[in-house]
Amino acid sequence: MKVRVRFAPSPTGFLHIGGARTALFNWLYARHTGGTFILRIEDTDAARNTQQAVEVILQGLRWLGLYWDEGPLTSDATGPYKGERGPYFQSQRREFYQRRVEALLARGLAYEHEGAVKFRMPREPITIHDLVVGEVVRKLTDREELDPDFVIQRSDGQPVFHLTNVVDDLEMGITHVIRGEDHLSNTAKHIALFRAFGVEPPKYAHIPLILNPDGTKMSKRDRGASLTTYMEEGFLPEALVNYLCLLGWSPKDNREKIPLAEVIERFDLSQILRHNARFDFEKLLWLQGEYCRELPDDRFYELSVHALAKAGIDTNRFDLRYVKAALDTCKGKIKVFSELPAYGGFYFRDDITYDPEAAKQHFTPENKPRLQKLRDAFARAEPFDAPTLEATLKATAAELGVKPAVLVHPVRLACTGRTAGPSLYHLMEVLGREKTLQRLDRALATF
RNA sequence: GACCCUAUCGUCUAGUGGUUAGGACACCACCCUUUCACGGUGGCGGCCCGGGUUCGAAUCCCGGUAGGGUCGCCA
Repeated sequence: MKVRVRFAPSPTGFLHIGGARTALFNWLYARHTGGTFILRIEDTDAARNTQQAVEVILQGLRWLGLYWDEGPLTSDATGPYKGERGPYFQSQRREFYQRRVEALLARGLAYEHEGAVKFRMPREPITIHDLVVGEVVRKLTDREELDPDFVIQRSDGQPVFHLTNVVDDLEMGITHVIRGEDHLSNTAKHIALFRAFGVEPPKYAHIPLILNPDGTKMSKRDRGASLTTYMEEGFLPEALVNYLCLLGWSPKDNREKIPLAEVIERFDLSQILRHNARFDFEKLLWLQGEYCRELPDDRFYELSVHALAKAGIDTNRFDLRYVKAALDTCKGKIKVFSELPAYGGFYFRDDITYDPEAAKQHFTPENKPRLQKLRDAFARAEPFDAPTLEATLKATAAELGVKPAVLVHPVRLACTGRTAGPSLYHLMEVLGREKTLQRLDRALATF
């Protein structure tokens, strides 16, 4: 039997990082087995769902590279879709639910209650054979003992999650339900529903949740909870995907950075860990740095220009060769593109503001004549390239009887306004003689 | 309150009865070095607790504790 899995988010306006991982694991399993990955939008809560909220999900999944084999083609619920089992928006599937509710009603497996329809839930414990968690025997809670039956259709006629979820999984021929562990307790209800419809439930795999660094539940407003922030901060999808693979799954050979193709090859549900994982932002950042450093130049330029533009720095005003040369000195140094404006923005503006703390330390009366002497040496340096500038600076330092570092810091501060940045000699070469001397003169005039 | 899941360095993990408990991130030190990164070397640091089973338990069983989840006319 061909594997059919689905990611079934509710359009709430954001895509939770845990949801992204759920999508990833579904996608990985589909790719591993040669199965079908389906995207289904659970937009039954009409009041809350907007097309824009759907767009967030589609864009997020596309950004991650998790393309679906069946599902919507656009965020329009009534719009086109691919796949034989559509539509893939629950809001467009009313008749499926209606028909199923009527069937249950007709067979006495459901009944009306105050205008709503309730399902007759079995009183006996239900055993869930979970591919990740193992065998789980779910008993009724004390509140459920009082009334085990649950609403499947609201008094306004709208179907409820448990019903729509099960009906769609059934109609869409889902073979494996891979979802967050927060649904484990609900699974007994779903199994009971499947049985009431006279079919075998799909296989279940409940994956552990992603928690905040402090171990608490990661909710909407927690840092890093929304996929959008990673997109906006300039993370690379391949880095985030790699990191997410390592949360609850392991290649078991001590590797951290692992090509997605290999994950697909080795991934299996039985290897998924059973415990929740805390989100380690630092480790993601490290992986991000690894991927960022190895980026092909063209993609690095493209993402850099975009990040700079977002910070109000228009690189189009500069010669393309200058822009590329400038960015080359930043590559391998920054980890996330959101760092770039602060790190390499000085290439693209002349109104350098000096780090006050550093200015106090390096723009001293003692350093002024030294910097002046170096400035004059730079004015004569020929050619104006990194090796010559380095030799010039070191020779000047020797003449002055100081260590090169004594000159390096004030020069860097004058050119960039900061104490950390790209290689000093290379950044001066990129700036060129004119700008470099201008900046040194400007700095010399401030103290 | 009830039900369910989980428990290895701070964090992510390897480990399935016999290991000096391995790796990665982070942290610290040193090296490299024009700053910062990168890289290299070394270091710090862990089997939640208590019972059992066994010659032997991180590993199996039971109990506790802790964390997480669920019990909705939200999904």
